[in-house]
Amino acid sequence: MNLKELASQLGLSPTTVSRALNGYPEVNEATRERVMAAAKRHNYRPNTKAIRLATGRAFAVGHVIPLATRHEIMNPIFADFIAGAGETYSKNGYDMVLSVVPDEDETQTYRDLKARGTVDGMILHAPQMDDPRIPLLAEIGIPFVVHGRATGASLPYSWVDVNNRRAFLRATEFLLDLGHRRIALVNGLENMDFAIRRRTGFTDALEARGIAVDGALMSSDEMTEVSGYRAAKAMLAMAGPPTAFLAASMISGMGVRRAVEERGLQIGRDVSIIIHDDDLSYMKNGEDVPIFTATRSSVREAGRLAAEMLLDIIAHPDHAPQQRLLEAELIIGQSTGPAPSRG
Amino acid sequence: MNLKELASQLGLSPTTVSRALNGYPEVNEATRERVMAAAKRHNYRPNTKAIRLATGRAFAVGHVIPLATRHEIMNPIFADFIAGAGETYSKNGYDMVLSVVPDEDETQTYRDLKARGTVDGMILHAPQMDDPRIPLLAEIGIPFVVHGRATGASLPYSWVDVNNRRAFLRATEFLLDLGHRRIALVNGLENMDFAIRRRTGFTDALEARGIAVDGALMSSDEMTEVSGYRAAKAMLAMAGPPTAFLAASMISGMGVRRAVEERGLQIGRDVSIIIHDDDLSYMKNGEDVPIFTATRSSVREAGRLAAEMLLDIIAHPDHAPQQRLLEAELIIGQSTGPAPSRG
DNA sequence: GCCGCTTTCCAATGCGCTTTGGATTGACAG
DNA sequence: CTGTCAATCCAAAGCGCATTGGAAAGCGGC
Repeated sequence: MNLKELASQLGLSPTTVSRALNGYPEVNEATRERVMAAAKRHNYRPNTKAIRLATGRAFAVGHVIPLATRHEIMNPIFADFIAGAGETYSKNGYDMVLSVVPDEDETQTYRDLKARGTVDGMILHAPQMDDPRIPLLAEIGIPFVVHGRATGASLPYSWVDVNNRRAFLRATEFLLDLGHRRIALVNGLENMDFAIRRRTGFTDALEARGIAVDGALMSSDEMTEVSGYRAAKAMLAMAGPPTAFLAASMISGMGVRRAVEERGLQIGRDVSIIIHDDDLSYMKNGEDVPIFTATRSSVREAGRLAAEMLLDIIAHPDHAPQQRLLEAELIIGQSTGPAPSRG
Repeated sequence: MNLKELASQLGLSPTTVSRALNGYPEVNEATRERVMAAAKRHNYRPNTKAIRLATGRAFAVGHVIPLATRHEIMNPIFADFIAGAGETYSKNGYDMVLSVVPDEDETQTYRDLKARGTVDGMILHAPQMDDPRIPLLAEIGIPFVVHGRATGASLPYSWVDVNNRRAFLRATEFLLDLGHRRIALVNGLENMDFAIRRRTGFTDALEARGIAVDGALMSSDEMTEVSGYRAAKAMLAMAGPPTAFLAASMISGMGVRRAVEERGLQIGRDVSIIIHDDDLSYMKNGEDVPIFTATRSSVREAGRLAAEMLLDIIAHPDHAPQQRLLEAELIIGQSTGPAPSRG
């Protein structure tokens, strides 16, 4: 059943039917209702391909996921972000198209997506410092929103981000207030912009209290369980081991916990842990009482906001770039406590 | 730059240019090369929307992700499956469109996707027993592949699945061989088909050795860390606590571990744990030596295979449904050991 | 009864490609 | 020299819709 058939069934022209269905004013209300009813009765759905060609719009948004080198991106955080964004898209009649491509094809994929007109806009994931993709997308001339920010970008662009610096600054201050002095940072990969900001928050807090930053107490790696475990294990074996850890995610935090427990230490008493909690749906940080003390910010909500922002930019390409900085909340769980008294 | 422009630049008709680019034989090789060169020079990319309308094909595959009630699906397993499938799609010039919709809209989404011609085929996720979506998709008349199987489905359909029953049967036998007699199953939600099969494997193994199945040693819940923790904690508090656990995933296994360690018991000595390991990229089960003894099967690989199968079905809609049963390997890690001698 | 205006509808065109059904040319055999 | 056939190319139609530029009908005012 297509427009033409439906029109002839109704004894109307395709034009009128199209207008009736799309809410244009130049059609009698009685006619509109008749058309609506017939459309429902015949279960008519306009053909996506035709609409797209006729309007020139794709009604679709692209997310490019590079494989291989930066394979960390296909991670749980990404999944929840996608869920949030996807929610917004389907609510607005947009499709979400995911492109999983080898790292080295990423640039070409952005260009193709634009040249072939497959999408109306894109979300940029996991920005790095001086990320070349931002000028690329600007040059290509397609609406886009960055999930995160990229230090060093010269031209303005739209983004949704968590205040990572402040989150880690506050978490560090919290540990300092509890008397901890040897605090370790188990960070994500520091080519990622968010990781850089977190480290800055961490070191700023230390320096503000006149505590020297110890490079041996800072690690940077992918946010996997094993990485967290390995980093924490090495630090705990040091001469002056840390009494507290700041971990970049729930998952690396679990690795840290494993290392701590393996050493026979008790979390919240011998060693404190604060994680950053992305509030993942299947990786809840406990129930009533959080397992980990954490800086929390829902990545799913970030996905929703980024998608809304993108759709708005697509609708109003002339508007100035938009920004949205989300503050993480600091929630107290069972994994922190006063620093153990020395000796 | 579109076909017509390119053609006029070359002094050829759009027909010939189209044929040259698409490898049709009725064009002189010299001409073809000239066209190819010009296309490359002008960075020509055929417009997706036009191709789709003209050919009637969408060159796209749909994945529907229901929200809310069955929100467990937006889980890490899903992310890796998507990564595997997406790899296959982009290798074959297909788009992957994800529809994140409220639970109650799922049926309508499948119908719409077909009626509007948005996709050429679909992947069905997380099948349940007697899953109504299988007859639905068959009725709708769109190629589809199920990730998993659905006990009770009457008509034949295409699927890719892991031999969950055998995996859990072998894992259980392994524990029995180590002398364990009180073995607990921390299963996924048992409306999911895979969870049913795993339980069957578990109970079959016990019964084959004449060991009574104890309902108190079987739990079924979402595969989250907290669920695993809660289930294990309750069981360990029982009069005759289990000496071994079978956990449905890496994540619920970590919850079990937390419960065990919290009780002051040592994993691999006091309590053994076997998990099912989906071989997730960011949730590796250790490095050289696995943390957990596990039944392992890469869900990413399953995604690749399912996508390949679907593209094959789209290309040959007349072929009979295809099936692919993957065997999980049993890998030995540090989380299992002989049953502790009694009292 | 005519004019101008609004309301309601429609015919025709176009989106950028694929594909069908020729047309044209040259080579070759008879 | 003519007819046949293969090799090349092209014009035109069509995919299913949106959209432009009217046309027809209805209305009130004079």
